[in-house]
Amino acid sequence: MAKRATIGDVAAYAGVSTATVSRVLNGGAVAETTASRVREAVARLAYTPNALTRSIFAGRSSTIGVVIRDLSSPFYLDLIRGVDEVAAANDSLVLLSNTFRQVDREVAQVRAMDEQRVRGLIVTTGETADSRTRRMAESGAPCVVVARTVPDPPPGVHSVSLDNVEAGRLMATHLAAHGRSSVAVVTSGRRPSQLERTAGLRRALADLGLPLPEDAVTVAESGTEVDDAVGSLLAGARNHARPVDAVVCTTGRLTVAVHSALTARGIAIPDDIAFLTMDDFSWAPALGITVIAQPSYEMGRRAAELVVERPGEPVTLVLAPTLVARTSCGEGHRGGSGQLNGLS
Amino acid sequence: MAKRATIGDVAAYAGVSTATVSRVLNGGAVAETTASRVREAVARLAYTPNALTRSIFAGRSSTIGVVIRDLSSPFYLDLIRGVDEVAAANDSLVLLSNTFRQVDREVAQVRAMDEQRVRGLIVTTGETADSRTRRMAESGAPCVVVARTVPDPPPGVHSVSLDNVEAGRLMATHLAAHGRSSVAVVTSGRRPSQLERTAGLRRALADLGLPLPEDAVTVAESGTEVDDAVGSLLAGARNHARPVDAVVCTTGRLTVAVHSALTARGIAIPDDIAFLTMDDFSWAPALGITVIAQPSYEMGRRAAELVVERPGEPVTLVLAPTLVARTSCGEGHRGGSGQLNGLS
DNA sequence: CGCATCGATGTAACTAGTTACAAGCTAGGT
DNA sequence: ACCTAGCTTGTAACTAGTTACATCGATGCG
Repeated sequence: MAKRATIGDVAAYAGVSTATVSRVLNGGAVAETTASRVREAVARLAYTPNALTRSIFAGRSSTIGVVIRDLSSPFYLDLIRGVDEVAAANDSLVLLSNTFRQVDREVAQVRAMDEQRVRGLIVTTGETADSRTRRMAESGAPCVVVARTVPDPPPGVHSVSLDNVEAGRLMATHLAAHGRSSVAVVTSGRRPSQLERTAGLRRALADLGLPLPEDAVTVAESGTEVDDAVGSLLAGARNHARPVDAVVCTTGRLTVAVHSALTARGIAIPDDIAFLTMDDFSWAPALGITVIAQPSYEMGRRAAELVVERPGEPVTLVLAPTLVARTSCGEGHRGGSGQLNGLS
Repeated sequence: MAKRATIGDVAAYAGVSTATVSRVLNGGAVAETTASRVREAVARLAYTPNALTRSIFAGRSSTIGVVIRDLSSPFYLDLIRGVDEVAAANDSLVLLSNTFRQVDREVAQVRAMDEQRVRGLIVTTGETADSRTRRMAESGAPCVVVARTVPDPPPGVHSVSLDNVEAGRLMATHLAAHGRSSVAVVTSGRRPSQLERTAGLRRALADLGLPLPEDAVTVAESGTEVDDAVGSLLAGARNHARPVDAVVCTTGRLTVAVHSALTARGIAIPDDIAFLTMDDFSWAPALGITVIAQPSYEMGRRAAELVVERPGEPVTLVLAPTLVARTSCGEGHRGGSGQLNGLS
């Protein structure tokens, strides 16, 4: 295990001081003959400067921390791509960690990011870690909360999220336009984004004279729970003599499961029941599934840009969802074909 | 922007030396009265130790570097999940970067990882960066190459890959068992893994008395090129009076595109043409698509374990692919139903 | 009662760099 | 020929920690 060359080794080899080597590497005033001797030494010793030492002197590392709740979701893949792209353009690397949806790990991972003195932090976590992110922001590392708005953000704490109420409204409008009146919802728990989407859908439906009763909304935390949820949704509707003609799924994570639960029951989409879900995905065009798309890649970019640009005032970005109309709610929407751009 | 408390501030607040604070934090012999005073100071000043400084003293950081060629592929998402899980279990974080399939960025990013003094490196890159990974391995940072075998690995350089020839063989056997004799292939370029899969398929097909002529293999680098590729495949076969009865796709990245190209031409799967592709995905069961699955999550875990366990001799892991039989090559495979486990 | 021992703590050197300041040397102007 | 200005370079202090070694005081034992 060969020892690694340090700046001192390079200096000794070239017969200069470490200061001169540092100047050659970072562009100070050095005579060309000396500089070439130093470069020769760098090459000969395969010297690679230690970025950690650089960072400690600079007070901050050049990495951007990203703490993700659930790395298995494609939404976050796109988000990370967006972050990575901005990071790469700013000579930063991405320090990634997953919390496996466990709150205690959220706190631990955010702390770890703090210890690593990340240049900024992008989190998709709950409020538990908020006190630390506030402190990090105070000490100069901007924190961006994704997919949640922060109540009363201090300087340095930003948020990038989706207009979930608007997502619900888009759903309601689209379903009503296709003559659906009895909507059932599969949602995923108590996260604010989920709640807002259901609330937005309910309100917009009410505005159109369509009710969304409590028992037309079921919660499923995981894919395995979905089949029961869909079953009880359909059964409940039968009891009310109110046959469901549309099923909405409020999270992309459960799209496959809900779709399968429907088709496994021999239900034809859209003839028997319309299907509408969140988050666009690569197979959606082939399957003709209409979705409310989140600009997840853009959310990642925006979040990273907030880290890099460090605006003085807290920024709260709320991005607009987009309805991508395909055939799962029936043909013939009166609006234009294909993608309806809803950026506000 | 409040200055951050250092170990010196804590020491001053508690009225002790920095050595004592360090001992309290890292478990040295300290009197309980002193220790509690120090802990009080740590809490009061919200002191968070600087992991960078720790790392520079230790000679190495605790992060595991991961350099990915194409972050948009779900294969890599699962890989990263596996890496992250092992990292989390070993108090490490994952330093991630994407090369956007550009060779010059590969070199740059591996260098950046080296500068960050990562504890070990997992790369899915080509040979260009090999000289650097060798040097990193020499200086104590194990490097694991994923999805490619390294010709003559020095100590500290490992590889985790798929048995691509076996993948080709599984394809051939399955197709032949379903009475297919005229196979066409869509593949993705000159990477060794792609070449091996096609070669394995061709050889196994030949063993079964079935030829795979050169012009039955087309290359498509991106999804947009796929439709032309499929078109020329089908046209070429017509010229030879040899109608294609099976289409194989050697990369999961192009599955959607190939599938769409087929169905867009009104081709019925499997009645007109059988369809077989690489990499399992969440919609495959719903669509009945038979796939050769890679254990991508396990590959990530194994790679990370090699980094953590740092075996003395170079390890070359070749994992077995698994055929997941569904309906896209026709029903009634004689082997057991569902998943055929092919771990060797 | 004196010396040895032990636990607790501080001092200072060390990690690998960056940079302010000082000093040396050369060259140009007078 | 001398003084000054400017370029080049080295010295040493600084970043935020860790740790080997020295020291100090308090017991314990003969």
